[in-house]
Amino acid sequence: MLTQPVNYIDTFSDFFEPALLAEFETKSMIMEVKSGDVMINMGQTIRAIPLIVSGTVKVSRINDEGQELLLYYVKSGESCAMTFNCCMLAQASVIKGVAEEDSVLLCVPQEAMDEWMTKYPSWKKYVMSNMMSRFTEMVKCIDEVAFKKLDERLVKYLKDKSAIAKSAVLNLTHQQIGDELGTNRVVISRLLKKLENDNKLLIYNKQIKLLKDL
DNA sequence: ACATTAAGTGATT
DNA sequence: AATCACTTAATGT
Repeated sequence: MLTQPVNYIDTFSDFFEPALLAEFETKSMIMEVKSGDVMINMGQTIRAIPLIVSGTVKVSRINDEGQELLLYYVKSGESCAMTFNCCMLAQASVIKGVAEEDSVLLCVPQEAMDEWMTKYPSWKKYVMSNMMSRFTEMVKCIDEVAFKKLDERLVKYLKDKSAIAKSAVLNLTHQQIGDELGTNRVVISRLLKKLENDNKLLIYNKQIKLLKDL
């Protein structure tokens, strides 16, 4: 089954106490996957949790239009945070996991990981920090989606202002705009500069003139 | 001429 | 995208 002996101890000895490493011997199972292998699909449930010994697994989500959205990669030494929940609570997976490259996994059955949760502090810590890092990553991602499209917000803001003032010329400083859009003056200056280069508007002192093709 | 405020820039996180 | 540090331009007294 295995083409070569796999030493998963090296990958995880930094994380786990010896007693737990010993338990891996009897309770877990080594599994090899080839690049492109679908490990779990949306809607599926899983009864063992894979720890990545080597290789990479791509975790993604398929949206309504059938397009794939990459969420994150799970690399050597890590495990998928979603799978912890999915497996532990025996719920349907909301993600799809595909081997990005030929990978080796250490599969821990759900009962074992449940038991280890209270038995081994190192295991609990491992699970928690895995979830923690993924969670913060997600929060950052939300941040970007929600706030990063400042250029579009700026254009809309300028149009609105123009409509209200019934004028293509706005008497605003970059600082004022930044304050209203909840951002930095420097950022506004740079975005405006970009718009000016695209012939969308003209920048004067404390004054901006919107051009027709904004 | 000098001080103050607005805007531009590069580097860093 | 935000922050910092610094420069340059514009404006007011």
